[in-house]
Amino acid sequence: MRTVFALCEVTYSGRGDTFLPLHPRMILIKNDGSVSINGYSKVKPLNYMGPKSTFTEEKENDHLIWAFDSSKENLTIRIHEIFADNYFDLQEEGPGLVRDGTEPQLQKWLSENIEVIDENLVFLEREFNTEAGPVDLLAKDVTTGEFVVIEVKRVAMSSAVYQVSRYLDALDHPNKRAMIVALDVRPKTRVLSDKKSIGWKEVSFPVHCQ
Amino acid sequence: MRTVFALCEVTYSGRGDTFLPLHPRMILIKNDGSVSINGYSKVKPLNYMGPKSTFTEEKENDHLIWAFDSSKENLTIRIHEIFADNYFDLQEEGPGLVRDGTEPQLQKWLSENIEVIDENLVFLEREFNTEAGPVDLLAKDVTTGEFVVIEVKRVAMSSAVYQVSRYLDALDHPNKRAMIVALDVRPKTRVLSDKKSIGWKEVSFPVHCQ
DNA sequence: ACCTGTGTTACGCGG
DNA sequence: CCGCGTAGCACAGGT
Repeated sequence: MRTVFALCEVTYSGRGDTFLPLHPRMILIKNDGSVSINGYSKVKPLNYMGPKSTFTEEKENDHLIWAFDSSKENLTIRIHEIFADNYFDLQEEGPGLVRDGTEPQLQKWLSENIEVIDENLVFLEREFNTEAGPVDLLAKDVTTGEFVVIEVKRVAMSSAVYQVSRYLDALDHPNKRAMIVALDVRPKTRVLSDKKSIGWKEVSFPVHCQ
Repeated sequence: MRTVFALCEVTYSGRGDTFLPLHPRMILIKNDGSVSINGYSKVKPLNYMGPKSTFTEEKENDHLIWAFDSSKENLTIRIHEIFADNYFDLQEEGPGLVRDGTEPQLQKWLSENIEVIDENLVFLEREFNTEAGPVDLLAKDVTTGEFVVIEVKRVAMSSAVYQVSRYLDALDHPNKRAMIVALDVRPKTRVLSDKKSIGWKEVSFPVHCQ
């Protein structure tokens, strides 16, 4: 991995066209050939290019031209001055990020503990397929006999209401209702759910569940 | 800006919980306090934290603990060994990225050249407000008298169909139709549009339009 | 502070 | 290889 602090300007052409004016920036080149140009602030790089590119260095007058080309995209860095240039070999890919509290985990846990949503529910199926797409959880209300379509989210926003409504419509049965279950149901989403007669429930994710 | 090559492990807790096992990584700390932990490959950092955090350094046994804390999130880096530690001052924010071929530009251009969508259309309004949100372009079909709700996208995916459907429903007029106009309308989106009687059209972005 | 929408989204997964 | 949906999306803009 190489980190270069340099006074440079950058042009990109591909999915769009961009230009980054001349200014000191930090260029990060990884071992897979991916590049990113970082500015003074923010997590995201200002400019970047994915891993499938070929690198060529040229000299034009008194500045360097670094070109990263792939079949569909092209990133060019015009370097006026290099302030620092450091290389360190990370050797190998290394173990990746371990995530916890993801939507699939929450979905699995809820399928096994569906009573936390509503004690009258019995679990039927996960990822139940409909015309409108797969329903996260399909359950049955034992007191009313209704099929219950459940959309699971970490954070539920308005779009979840429309999504679960489509699933409910796609379910060809007269006795049915829909619910949103999430760690966080946004205020506006609650209002919209109520308006559309979609149930909603916030649950806590179990600590250190597998 | 500071770049640190180190053998470290990282834990994050906030919007989710993650753990990054012990391995050599590159830590990037910017002037606004944002941090990212970069691996051997890929553009995106493995772990990161936004600009609003406070940094504290502690020593635990024989390794350093770097903590980045904000009100809702917490990133902790356990450093076992530092291989390299470089600092360079980029001084100031600098001019940002200049984009071309963005959705707002496309929208503006289409409003002035609406005949490229359909020669029977006349442009009425941009960002026309409805209950469901602002319609990108509102036009009128002079042959049928219909109001035409147009959703402009660079790349149109299925969600655009639902989005424009909501706008169409929100438009309180009997004579109306909806369309998706994009540089790239995805295959599945075409099928869904046809099914829902939403029109769609691919347009080419004009070269070097202002 | 909350919500809405965009992005050269990037990335992984499935066909 | 392409198409699709997700994300600790990040970030900008509006209310």
